[in-house]
Amino acid sequence: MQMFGIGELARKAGMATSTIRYYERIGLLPPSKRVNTKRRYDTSILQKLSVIRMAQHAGFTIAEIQTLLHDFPVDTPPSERWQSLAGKKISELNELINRVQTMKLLLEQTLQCHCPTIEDCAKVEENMDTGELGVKPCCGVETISNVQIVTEH
Amino acid sequence: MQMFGIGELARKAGMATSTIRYYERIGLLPPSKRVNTKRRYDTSILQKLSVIRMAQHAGFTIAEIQTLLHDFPVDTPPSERWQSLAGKKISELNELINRVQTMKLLLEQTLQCHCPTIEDCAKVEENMDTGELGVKPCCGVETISNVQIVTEH
DNA sequence: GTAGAATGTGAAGTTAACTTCATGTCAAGA
DNA sequence: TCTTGACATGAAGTTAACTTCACATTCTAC
Repeated sequence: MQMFGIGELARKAGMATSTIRYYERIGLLPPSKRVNTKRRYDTSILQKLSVIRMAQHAGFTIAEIQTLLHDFPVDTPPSERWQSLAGKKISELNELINRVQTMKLLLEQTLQCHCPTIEDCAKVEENMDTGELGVKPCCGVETISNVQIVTEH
Repeated sequence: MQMFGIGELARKAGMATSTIRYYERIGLLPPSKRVNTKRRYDTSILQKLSVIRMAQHAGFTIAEIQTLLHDFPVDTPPSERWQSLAGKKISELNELINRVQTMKLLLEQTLQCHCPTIEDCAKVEENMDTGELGVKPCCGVETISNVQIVTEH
């Protein structure tokens, strides 16, 4: 099996060696194989780092990623603990998507209007009960709404 | 016009007074009116804080929000500077949405499979050229793909 | 064998976005 | 008058996720 050191891994994964050591120290990565004190990795580590990076980009904290990786279901079917965890995460991601969509609408609208300030322009509405945000059209711009996220199976 | 102090604003906006003072100190909010050294606000400040909060939830840093608010177009049509700024932000938001969608797929898949680890399970692919991520199905789960984001006008 | 690159460790430093603290002013109510 | 509560300021503290530093080893090439 092809093995390589921390320097090459860092290059392959596009991150600093210090980050990899840090991940190992906090237990996000398992203790690596050692050859005479030096860390040695095989390609499977890259998969792991990809998952970590993707989760981070999606807004997960390191602590959350720890939990997700640690509590991964080893039994069949997935434990209830994992199910509720993943379920909660999924709905958090849905909320995030909504917020980002709203922000996008706001920005797109400002590109088409002539209002004096951003607050006047994209009329931001906040439902104080639910905390939800909405954007109303302004200054003659035709209505932009009905955002749909379609996930086909 | 109805005015109120920092305490009431904090309650209305659902944030700490220290946060509001902090925003003012760093110039994210303009210096407020003062009555005998005490800060006084009218309701327009709430709109401002909503925009800030929404932008933050969408993943903007305070520094970016500064720029967005500060460089808002005062001329007609929107200045090129603002256009390129908003355009860049919009595509960043699109990338973010894609990453979040990918993470969602990964989580949804794990709820249906029996793989021993998350890396084995949702086969994460990373296109090393573009840096894009994808999730392949595994262990007999029917293909989940074709994510579309449709924004209707 | 020796210089230079790569790696190891523990501790301290960094950045963002706040929060907490110590201390002080001031107006209103008992 | 005294006390309480809201507000003010500048400085220092906090948390997450790393990075940098100082210094010791080790591997590689010439």
